[in-house]
Amino acid sequence: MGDIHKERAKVFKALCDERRLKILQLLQEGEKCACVLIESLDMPQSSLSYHMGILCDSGIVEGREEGKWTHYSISREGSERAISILKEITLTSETSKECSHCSQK
Amino acid sequence: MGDIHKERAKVFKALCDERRLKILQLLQEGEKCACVLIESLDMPQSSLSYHMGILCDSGIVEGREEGKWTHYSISREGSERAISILKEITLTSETSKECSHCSQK
DNA sequence: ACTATATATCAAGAAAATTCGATTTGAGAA
DNA sequence: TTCTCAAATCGAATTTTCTTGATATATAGT
Repeated sequence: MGDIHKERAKVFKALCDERRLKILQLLQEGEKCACVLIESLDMPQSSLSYHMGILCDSGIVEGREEGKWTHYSISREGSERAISILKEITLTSETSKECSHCSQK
Repeated sequence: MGDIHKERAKVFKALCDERRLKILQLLQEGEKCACVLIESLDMPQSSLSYHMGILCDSGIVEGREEGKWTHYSISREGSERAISILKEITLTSETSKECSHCSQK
């Protein structure tokens, strides 16, 4: 029931943090490994790992493991899913009637 | 500088809470006054007011005051702004190269 | 095996967000 | 003005999220 909302909220939780938006900005240039992100952002390794976990869980970012490195990139699929969720939740019925409770007196 | 991210994060903060998504769902049917939302959601008045403040600040919802009532509705403009921000931050350059740091060796 | 490096996880404290009763503000109506 | 009702604000407790050093896991090289 409210699970659909919990599930959707997760996507936006990933996007509601300044640091994570900065990470996304870096990933827009292309795939990047954690070590590069740590340097660019001047952030402790454990912090980055925490945020990458949230971004990956949301589906917006995906990690590609290669030996001991993990390369992160923006997932097209995840991004499109986020966009369609946002469209869904803000879509209003074309016949948007007024509030019928208070309109009369 | 990082203010652009703070500003953008605000939009998604509005969307990352289950209760606020439920409110949006109700507003999709059309404009509603606070009293109707309180009943539908079984939520104390102060809580609703808190969440409406966040939704309105984000621009996604707008309030129309009429006497002592406030009628809330989803803002088309605000929604479209949110969608274009989301598209912007997830857009990747078509030449998405690999990470150049770890790829050698 | 041992060493070095990359990343994830833990744990405890700090900071931010949420909850909700109580109070205040403000707009009608009497 | 006084009363009533709608909504915002306050305040304090609770919950969630974030931060970061320390530790664990895992991979590659020697």
